[in-house]
Amino acid sequence: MPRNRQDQTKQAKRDEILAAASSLFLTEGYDGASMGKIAAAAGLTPNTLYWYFRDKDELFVAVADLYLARLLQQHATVAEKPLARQLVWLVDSLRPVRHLVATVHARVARSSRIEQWHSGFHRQMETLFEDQLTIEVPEARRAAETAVVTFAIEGAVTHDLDADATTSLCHSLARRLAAG
Amino acid sequence: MPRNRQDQTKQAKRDEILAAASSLFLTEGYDGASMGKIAAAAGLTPNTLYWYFRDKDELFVAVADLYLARLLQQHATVAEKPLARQLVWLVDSLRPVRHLVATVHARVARSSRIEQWHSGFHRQMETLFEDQLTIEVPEARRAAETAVVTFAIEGAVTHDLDADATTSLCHSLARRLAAG
DNA sequence: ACCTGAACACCGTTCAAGT
DNA sequence: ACCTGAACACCGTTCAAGT
Repeated sequence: MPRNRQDQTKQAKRDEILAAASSLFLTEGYDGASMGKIAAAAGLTPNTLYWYFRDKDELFVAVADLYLARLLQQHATVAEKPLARQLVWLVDSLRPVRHLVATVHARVARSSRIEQWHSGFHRQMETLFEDQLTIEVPEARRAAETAVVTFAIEGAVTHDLDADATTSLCHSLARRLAAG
Repeated sequence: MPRNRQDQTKQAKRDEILAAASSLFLTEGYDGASMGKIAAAAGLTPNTLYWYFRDKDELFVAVADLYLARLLQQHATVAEKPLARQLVWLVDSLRPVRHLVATVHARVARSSRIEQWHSGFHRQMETLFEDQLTIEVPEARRAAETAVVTFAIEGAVTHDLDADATTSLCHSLARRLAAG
């Protein structure tokens, strides 16, 4: 049953598709979440998705953007806590979207759309960590230090560490940033 | 022109397929390297690949195994150098196979074959780094420390850092392992 | 403006059939 | 034992056609 015959705004229908895509990308991954499944979950035919999104990667990026915005917004609630706690929070927040993280890395070479999103994401993370660097860390090392933190966080998210290993890793990273 | 009519051993033909697959996986990635392309590069029809390999993931793992064996073997040539140098060497060695690394992470949830290979790979890396830990590092932290190194290396490989950033990151990691 | 049915060029994989 | 042709159930995507 098609719905959008003016009883829904375009944005509302778009959000419905986004919700369907979001849930399927998380549970089934990029390959598992076919355009057919996503369309069905939104009560549409596959080809109709192309009215709202240029291609699958654009749909994927829209979903990723949604989570990134939510993440940065929620970060405010922990921004004042010690760095180690923030990192644990970050890992816990990203763990549910680990399929998205893996997909970004797998497709970054094939889709310029995803490539763009990816570098934006890393810029966000770097500024987030740079702000917390102790002043003593020499300029030349900053990039390397923040890179280590970002990569380690990504690793912790995509490789399932248990809770103990995660906190241990986060404290180790925080110690490093504080010590320089 | 089909070839294997007893003028080639099964192993030889298998190696030919592996060579074709290897080159295509590196240049085109997992998705780009279709069974059709791989078969064509080996002078076969796609379905014939299934005589030698159970499915695409088994073929992929065979390729990954090849590179891992080569890596561990060549590591002997740098095993005596300082840790930072070893890490730079490791990143440089893995960079050409970055597509493989990304694929492993993207498919680890969907293929048990790859999942198995992946945990084997990390076991290898961990023992490799643990051997180089200073004795002072407390038992409880070891797992976290080696995890940080592994993840940071993986990150450096899959996110293109320039040469300066790479050496800087590797020295930072080495400093960490030595300092505890 | 929004949505569909039908089609296109691909996938990975299976299987009966050939040598 | 090795290899193929033909088929199957899918993909993502395009496009002319409907309302």
